[in-house]
Amino acid sequence: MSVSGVSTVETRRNKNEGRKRFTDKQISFLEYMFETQSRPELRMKHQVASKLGLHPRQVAIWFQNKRARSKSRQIEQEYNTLKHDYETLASKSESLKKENQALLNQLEMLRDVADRHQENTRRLDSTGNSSIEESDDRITNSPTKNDANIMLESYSPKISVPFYESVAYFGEESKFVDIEEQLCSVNDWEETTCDVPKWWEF
Amino acid sequence: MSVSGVSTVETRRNKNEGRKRFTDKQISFLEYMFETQSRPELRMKHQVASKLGLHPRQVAIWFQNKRARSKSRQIEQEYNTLKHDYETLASKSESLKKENQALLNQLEMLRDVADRHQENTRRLDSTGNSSIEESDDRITNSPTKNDANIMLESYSPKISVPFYESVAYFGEESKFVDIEEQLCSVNDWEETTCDVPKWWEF
DNA sequence: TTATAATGTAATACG
DNA sequence: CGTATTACATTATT
Repeated sequence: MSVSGVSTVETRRNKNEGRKRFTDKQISFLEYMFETQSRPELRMKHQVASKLGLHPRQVAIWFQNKRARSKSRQIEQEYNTLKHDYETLASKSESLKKENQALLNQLEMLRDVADRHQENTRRLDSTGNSSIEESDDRITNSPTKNDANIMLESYSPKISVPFYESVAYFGEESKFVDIEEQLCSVNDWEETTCDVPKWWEF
Repeated sequence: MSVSGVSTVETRRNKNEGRKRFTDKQISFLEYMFETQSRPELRMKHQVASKLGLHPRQVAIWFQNKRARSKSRQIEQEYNTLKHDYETLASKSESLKKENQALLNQLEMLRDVADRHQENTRRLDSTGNSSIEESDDRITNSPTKNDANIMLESYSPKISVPFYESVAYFGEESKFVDIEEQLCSVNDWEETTCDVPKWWEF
């Protein structure tokens, strides 16, 4: 019989010839049972088998394959869900990017206008009052007539530059940006703006 | 080598049929052929079959199954890639959100300080010159001493509000936000900011 | 060791 | 051919 000990030579029974597709009735009932219990007991398998005119072995195998297929479809579902989420997030990110750029433009405009305003103020000051007060206004809480000037002078070098740098990391359509770099840039930026004395707290 | 004899399998089918799994040699060669051509011609299948001592039918089926498995693994790969991309994008979006909020804070601070500055200016003006010039400075390109005031007055109602609204849509960790809503908000915002006369273009 | 989940493979049926 | 399905086998796990 088994010439080589490895081969399970049940050649007679091993025929795949008796393979037929199950009838719709059989499959319907199997599906129904699967929804109730995806892992039936041995007793249940026998009952289902005799009810459908199948071998218990066939029923067991059908459930095994069914579970496998179910898992495959589940993965496919997860893929579609994830794909949808990705597109949503991409749109969201795109909006944020545009908004971000607009805000940067706003700040730049503000700075430019303030610079010109400052020039005029200086020009006017020079004609009348030439004393440039480096007074104690910074540590008081009451605003003075030079608030805008002080604010915008320190704003330009300390705040604006880090912002431009951090934004520079998100260029165009770079789908594969190193995540480490991003976190670093964010952390650096947070340190710069949060751990440094803020210009608006005089 | 060329055992082109057709009859090798004829009479002794039983022995050949008992072996379900192909030998490693057979599989190795099949894999090699698959890398060269995943969909071989009929002639090629016959050649491979005779070379490996298999039925052409078996070779054809092997290639079919191989293609199916290959596709499954490919889908799984795409899933992993997409997952990685999603995480990257999520981090990116998170950074943008923080940066965005920071920029909004900056603008708010600027506005607050400018308001106080404006109050002081008015207080000083009232003592000397009480005429508020709505002059033609807006259409000229040369800045005047009131640039900052004009700018910040119009900034508050026209620009700031839409920005806050659009940001409000991206709250917390809402992974399942309706994409339509977002696109709508973005479009609304773009219309508001792009199709309306900009405050810095006097 | 038995049982089975998980995975792979060969073959079949159908569109 | 591509896809789904049937049946079986192998491996790992408990």
